Amino acid sequence: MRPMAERARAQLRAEALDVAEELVVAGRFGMPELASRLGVSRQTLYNEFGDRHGVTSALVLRSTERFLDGIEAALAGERDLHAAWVAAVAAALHRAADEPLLKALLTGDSDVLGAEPIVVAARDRAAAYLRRTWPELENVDLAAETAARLTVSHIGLPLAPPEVIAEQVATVVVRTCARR
Amino acid sequence: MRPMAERARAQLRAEALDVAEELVVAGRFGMPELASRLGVSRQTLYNEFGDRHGVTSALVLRSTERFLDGIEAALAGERDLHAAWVAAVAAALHRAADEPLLKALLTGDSDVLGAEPIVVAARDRAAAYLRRTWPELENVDLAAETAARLTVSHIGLPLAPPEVIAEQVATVVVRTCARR
DNA sequence: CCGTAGACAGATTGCTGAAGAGTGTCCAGA
DNA sequence: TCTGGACACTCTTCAGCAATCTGTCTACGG
Repeated sequence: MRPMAERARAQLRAEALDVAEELVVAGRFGMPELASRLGVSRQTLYNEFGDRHGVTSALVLRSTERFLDGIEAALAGERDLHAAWVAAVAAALHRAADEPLLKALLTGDSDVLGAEPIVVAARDRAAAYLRRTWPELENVDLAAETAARLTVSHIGLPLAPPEVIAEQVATVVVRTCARR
Repeated sequence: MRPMAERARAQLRAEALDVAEELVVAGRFGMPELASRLGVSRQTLYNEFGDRHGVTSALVLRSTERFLDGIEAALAGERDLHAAWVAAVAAALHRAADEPLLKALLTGDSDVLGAEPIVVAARDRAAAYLRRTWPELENVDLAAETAARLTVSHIGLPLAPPEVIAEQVATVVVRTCARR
């Protein structure tokens, strides 16, 4: 396949997922609607994504990757372990508040997928980052999973402002993995 | 009101909630059905509970109180702080697995109520118990809320056997509140 | 080769009206 | 004090039907 065609394909995929996200959030997602909004034929979508589920799963995949990238960037943006977790949790809370699709995934208000893949992926990426950046820590896997679960819990059931939540989760996580 | 009548009332309430729980779990809850299964008139139920919502909320209240009583008993049954939390979390996991109504409440698969009242009540009772029994601990409220949220998270999304989960949650909670 | 338009059967969804059941309240009677 | 029955109202259920959507195929055009 020639570079130009490939670039066009990637561009189409990206634009398709953008529009698909709008439609899913609006509750109007469908292949005919998506095709007409993109100005392409329905058949082109089937060629690119296989079927309807191919579109939705690609959309979920992209959303979770962006979500986790944002969290890892926040984690990496601070030198202090506690500050890093405050930033990461705050980033997660704000992103979940901004993106309805993400919040639906994390709280289970969706027919697409459950929260499990995101929690597992977040745990694994956070644990890998911790091991890479602070090798002297202990209980790294437990701390990472705790961070993921507590954050998701606070997204679904917020009892305090995001800054307070971030501070609390960071405290728990740091005390879990800090050597004493 | 005479003692006998009062005892009869309490007995009716208890039996009504027993049957109501069966019916809710079976998805067949209704006032006519409940009355006929109890052998009383519909009117008696309305006199006792006010309305349909009065029955369901009384049922939820009883379930959560039993649930929290069981957890607090498990907490109080061990001398070591870590062992106490292992026992408490394990008790919560097993109870949630056994009682469909409870699990539906905690995972949000219910039209009755959300998990918020249970989480808040569990947090408050656990915090009070900790303060009473181990006055030297720090971060007591944070530790109690963490225990509640992590346990609920593991009920809705179990990734390990109950014993492992209980051990992990206990480790996090103890490290959160243990003075170093 | 690649995308489009159109057609197609089968499945899914939305609607609508009728029937039934449930809710909450009242009252007469045991 | 509880019961049985009656009541108006709402809510769910269900069948049938129309519309739409899905996934695939084919013919056409740059």
